[in-house]
Amino acid sequence: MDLLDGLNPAQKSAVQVTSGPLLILAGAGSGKTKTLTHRIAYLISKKSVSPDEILAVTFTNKAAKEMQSRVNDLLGVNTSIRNFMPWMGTFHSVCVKLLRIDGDKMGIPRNFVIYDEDDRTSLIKQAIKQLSFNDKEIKPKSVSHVISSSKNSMVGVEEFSAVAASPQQKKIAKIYNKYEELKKASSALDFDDLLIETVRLLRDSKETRSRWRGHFKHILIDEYQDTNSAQYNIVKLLVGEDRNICVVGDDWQSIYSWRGADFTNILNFERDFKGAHIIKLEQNYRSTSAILEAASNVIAKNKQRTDKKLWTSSATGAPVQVHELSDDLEESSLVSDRISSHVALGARKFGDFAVLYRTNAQSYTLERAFLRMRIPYQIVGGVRFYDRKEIKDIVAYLKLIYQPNDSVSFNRIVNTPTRGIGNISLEKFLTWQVNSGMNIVDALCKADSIPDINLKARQSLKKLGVMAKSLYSKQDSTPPSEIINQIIELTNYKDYINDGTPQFEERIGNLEALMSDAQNYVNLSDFLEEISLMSSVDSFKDGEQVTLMTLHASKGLEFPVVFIVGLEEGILPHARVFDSSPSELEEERRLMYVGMTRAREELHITYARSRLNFGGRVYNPASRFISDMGASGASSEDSTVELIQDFDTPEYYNIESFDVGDRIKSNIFGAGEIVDVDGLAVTVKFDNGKSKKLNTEYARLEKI
DNA sequence: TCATTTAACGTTTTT
DNA sequence: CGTTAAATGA
Repeated sequence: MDLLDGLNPAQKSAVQVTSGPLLILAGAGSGKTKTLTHRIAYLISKKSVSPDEILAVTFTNKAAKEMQSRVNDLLGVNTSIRNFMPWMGTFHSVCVKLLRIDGDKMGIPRNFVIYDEDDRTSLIKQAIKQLSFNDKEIKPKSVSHVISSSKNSMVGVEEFSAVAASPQQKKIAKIYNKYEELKKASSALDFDDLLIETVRLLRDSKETRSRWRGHFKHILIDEYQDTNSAQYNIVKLLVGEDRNICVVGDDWQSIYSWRGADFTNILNFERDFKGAHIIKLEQNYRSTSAILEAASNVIAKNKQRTDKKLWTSSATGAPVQVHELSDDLEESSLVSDRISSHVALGARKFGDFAVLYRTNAQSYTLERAFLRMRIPYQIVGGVRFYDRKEIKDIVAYLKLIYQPNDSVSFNRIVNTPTRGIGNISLEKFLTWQVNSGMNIVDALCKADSIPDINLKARQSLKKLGVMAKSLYSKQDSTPPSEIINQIIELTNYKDYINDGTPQFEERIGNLEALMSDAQNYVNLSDFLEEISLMSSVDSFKDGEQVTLMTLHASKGLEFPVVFIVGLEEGILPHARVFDSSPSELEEERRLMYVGMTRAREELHITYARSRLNFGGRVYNPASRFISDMGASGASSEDSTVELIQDFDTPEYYNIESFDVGDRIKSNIFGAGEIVDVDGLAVTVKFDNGKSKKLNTEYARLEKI
């Protein structure tokens, strides 16, 4: 098979220029992934580059997997031959691999654990407590944010402390320092550490640097516009003398500056790598010209951008439809009505549709409408699978088994399920453990010899330790799924979560899903790495269901029909950018652009005059992006954008009135009886004995 | 001293 | 609405 077949001239040269630095400026839908996969296959089969010598960095793990299988298809190679594989993954996952191999040179133990956002905030809380600062004045979340952004711009503790001027900043510097100490004691690295420790490793260890530089003959970076300072440094450190570096990106689609991404990295590529080839991919193969034109009109309003002319040879297609609704409920009805009628007509499958929104909270109303209409859907992101409580609990056990020093995981599970260990006993144990010099698990095993702790607490601690220790020693001979099973059995975890609500079934289901997921891994290390670095889009499945996700999560995907909802000032663009720099407004506009260019055939935009936001009703004007699209009044004459006012259902939702004594049913809590009514609030005594005060406006209660 | 009940608070986007 | 921190009872 000729690897250049089916490529346009620009794509062909992007494949064939195989030596020296190369910058590919790829517009939305211009066949970027195709070009990259062909390039990799070309390097392997035509230039005899060994797959192992190729490093390809993608933005998500899913993109990496997809790229892997497409390369395999092109080469006709069996996917199961694991050694015959380029290095593919996100910056984070590649860094984990490098650090597991060479991290010991920087004093990082081979079995370090990875702390996520939650782990980090709870460790910061501990740090604040230990420094006895007033945890009311200093919010752990905001400290976490400060630490993360300084790490992303390569500012370490020392530097941060040196620069800290205000009393507030000095406090944060102390917390930062303490946090680093505690994290080190737990043998853990947070997300940002994965990057900056790799930079340190490559910068400080000459031997390591030259070894990896020699190893990677070709480096490819996708979504280069979204690299941050640390990632940029890694790239510069890894590029060898041949300078075979190929980066792909589109500054118009840069939507992660709040995470430290800096799209000037891509604008400066020529300066960084002198003599670089530049190839522009400007033909769009994805969208109809109506969609592309509307999207181009939106992005044209941005001042800070490179000039590009994206074009397509596809037909005009249906105009972009802009729907005005009276409120968020009608917005959801419109979306679900459209979807279900198109499917009923046989024109589309559920899997053809995506609904995109600015904030995760917006999925709520949509979800309810979909449930009502029996539309199968999947939510990408939001409350991620691995963020659920029961899953995080079990994973915390796994982490503690893998890394017996992991204090955050220990704190999470020490009394989960409740085993009679309170705060006081815990404090006493921890001070004893620190003094003993033992790791947490070893100390637990000796807990029965600690004076002045309750007998009951002492026994429980020891029992937990013995369990962790025995699983620790079995971790190499026992598959991860079996370890999970034993944790659940030994701790009676199922009894703990059985609270008699219908949600119990769902939780059990989640645990089973976790176990079956674990069956794909042979050892604990791989499994933990995978779930720590799993991103929201990684769990995205193409299938027979509508996809709901944030605009951010939609990057890189495409759908025949796309709905973008909540096009209101304050939502998109988000209210937070109003009182900050104009560049943030431009990023909101790029976000809109990314969303619009996901659509292949139909694009629907909706906005509501009023919306129920947490607590009260808000009235937002239509987003400025709607007029930016080139909507010329309410005309169906315009071939690009069509404005439609959908007020077909002027019905106001009748709030059912409840009386004391009514029997009701809640999807969440099951059946019960109303014992008190206070305006919109009702108190319900549920059949499982628990009572709850609910707002009838939100809680979907049904009379029975 | 622990476990359960009640009050307060919160929403931008995420590797 | 959900989660998490204080407050109360056993």
